[in-house]
Amino acid sequence: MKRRIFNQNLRISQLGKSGRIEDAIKIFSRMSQKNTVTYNSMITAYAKNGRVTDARTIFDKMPRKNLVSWNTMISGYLHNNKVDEAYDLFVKMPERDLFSWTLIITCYTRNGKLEKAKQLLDSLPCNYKKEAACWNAMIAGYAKEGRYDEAKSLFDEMPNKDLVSWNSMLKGHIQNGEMRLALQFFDEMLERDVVSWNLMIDGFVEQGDLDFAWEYFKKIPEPNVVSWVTMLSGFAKNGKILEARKLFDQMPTRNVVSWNAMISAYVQSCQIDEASNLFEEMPERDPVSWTIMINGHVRVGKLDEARKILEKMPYKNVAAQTAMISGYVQYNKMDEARQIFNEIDTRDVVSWNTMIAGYTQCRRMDEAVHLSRKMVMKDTVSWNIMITAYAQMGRMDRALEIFEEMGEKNLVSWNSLISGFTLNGLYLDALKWFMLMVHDGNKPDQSAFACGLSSCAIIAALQVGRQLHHLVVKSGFPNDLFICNALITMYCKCGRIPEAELLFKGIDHADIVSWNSLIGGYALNGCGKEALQLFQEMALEGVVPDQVTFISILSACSHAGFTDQGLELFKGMTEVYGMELLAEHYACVVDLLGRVGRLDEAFEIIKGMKTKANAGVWGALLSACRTHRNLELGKLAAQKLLEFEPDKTSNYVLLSNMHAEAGRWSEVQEVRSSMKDISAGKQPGCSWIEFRNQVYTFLSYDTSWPGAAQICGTLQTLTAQMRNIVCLYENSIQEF
DNA sequence: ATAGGGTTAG
Repeated sequence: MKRRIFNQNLRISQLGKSGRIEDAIKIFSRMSQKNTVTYNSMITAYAKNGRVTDARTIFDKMPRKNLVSWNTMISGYLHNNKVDEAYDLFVKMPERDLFSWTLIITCYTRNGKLEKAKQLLDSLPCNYKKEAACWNAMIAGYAKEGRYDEAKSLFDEMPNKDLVSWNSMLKGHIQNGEMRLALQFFDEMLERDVVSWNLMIDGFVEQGDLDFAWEYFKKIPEPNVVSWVTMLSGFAKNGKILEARKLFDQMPTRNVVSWNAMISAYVQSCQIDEASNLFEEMPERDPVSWTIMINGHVRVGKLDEARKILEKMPYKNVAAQTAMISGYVQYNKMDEARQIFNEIDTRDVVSWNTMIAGYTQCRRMDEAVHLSRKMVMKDTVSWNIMITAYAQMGRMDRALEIFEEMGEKNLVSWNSLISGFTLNGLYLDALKWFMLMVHDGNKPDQSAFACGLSSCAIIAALQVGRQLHHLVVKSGFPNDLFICNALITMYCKCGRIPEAELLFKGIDHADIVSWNSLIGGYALNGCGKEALQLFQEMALEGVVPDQVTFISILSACSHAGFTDQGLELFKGMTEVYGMELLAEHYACVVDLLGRVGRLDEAFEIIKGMKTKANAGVWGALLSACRTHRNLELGKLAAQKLLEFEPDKTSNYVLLSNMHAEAGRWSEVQEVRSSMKDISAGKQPGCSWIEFRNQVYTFLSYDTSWPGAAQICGTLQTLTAQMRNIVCLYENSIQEF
């Protein structure tokens, strides 16, 4: 009987470990006789499958708890990131051993609560003070947060170092990207084991130093499976699939992880057939194997195949189902994604986040918000997703609320907020929060700088732009092409061509965006000659212009009055470059011809368009007609333009002014009244103010108010004052 | 059966 219970206990543990929780439950509930170990095993099985509340139910119901039961339950909380629950048990438990202490300290270090962890370490009972385990957990915690000095002083202070201590310190160096220090430390280590060597290989792989990784791999006295797999995946990450396969074939022993690593290598290089072959061949599969295969098929766009694999998977887990969800999300199939999401029995943070981010990407905001409200345990990623969602809905008020209420923020949180402001045209806010981010001790990355600089460009905030330029240099990004291009655009938009030119000259390998930025800058600032010259230089360098280049160069010609060169280039687009013409290109040419009064030619070009005309094309013709007083063509252009933009009052104003200039007052009246019809039907945007409990509404061009002249006068004064405030605000931003 | 350092997945 005892033998039987022992075997069944073992079986529960195995099933729990391999994700087959339902089978474990079956055995557990069928057992007529259970001992304490049975309950303990079941607690672990539940906890390992994310069902920590079920684990707790077992813990509460079990007849006799021993010390291991308490520790096991705490361990369950540890692996499910439930610190408070773990600590509650730790306090309540009748006696504690070294395991209990190590577990609770690890709980806090894994969640970044290092001060509390240190407190616990300091209150360690004397008999455990000399043991290494708790110290090691603490050192690993410091290392993970990049607090290297504290890790080091603990390491020096601890009474009995063991191999794990040395390896924890070594890992600290490696996690900080300090391979030089790691090398030195590694050389000084009194003893090393295979883990030490594996850490070094991993560090080199992370840095992209494959040669060093390989050199160290060859030097390992007794490499184990982990060493082989680390090296294999190092090759895979750097696209060296053949070398990876060679290692796989040479490995003396292979386990599931080795197979998974090799399959993943093929998936990373999109060789799905090779991956499938290995998947069929492998002796045993675990949930990871299935997940890799699902992801692999998603990567090559075979969603149905991926789904078939998921259906065939014997014991589905959250990761596999989430891989499928993210596949559906990538192809905008939200309903299918939702179906999978609904089938998950224990949803974790990642699955919720994937689903909510999916709704956000597909612009199904109501569903995103709804689902987010239902989510209980949100992490930083969850909050970041919601900041983006609200920003896309134009609700920066909500986005900001979330940002201020959320606990721990990361760089993505800041970037989401800042790009939200930019997206919604709140450029000053974007810059203000950029500076607050820096002030808060964060290092802005590429995308933060891109947002900040484009905000500066749009509002032509040269001084803040320069400030950002300094920060770029200080942050170690002076040679980043992406940022350089953003800087060039910023300087151009602020009218500082020399600075832009200087930056452009400093670039090692300019890409098409760099060339386009400067050519566009020349165009914007009316430097037609320079634009054409740069365009020629670009051709000499062998850089092929793209559609954006032509928009810039055509508009440069237009602004500078280089009509014939412009026409020549326009012809060349199809004849020389075989390029597809966009409506924007036509708009440029219409503008080019229109400016010099060649209205009929412009009209002919529009009539011969292969792509559909847009508002830009007709708008260009209309304003040319106004300049050159061609009322007939102008009327036609206006009519077409209003088909595209029936709500835009400025178009009506333009047309009515044309009539007025020609002295055709009845037509002026006609346009005005059609404008009124449109406005009446469209519910024009009205403004309102509240004054002494009374709401007053008013429309633009509304002069029916008593004292309208006085109101307008006051308004002008206010506008001037606001301009001053904006200037002051800009200055204050710089003071950070 | 439970802890501290190294490999494959969402």
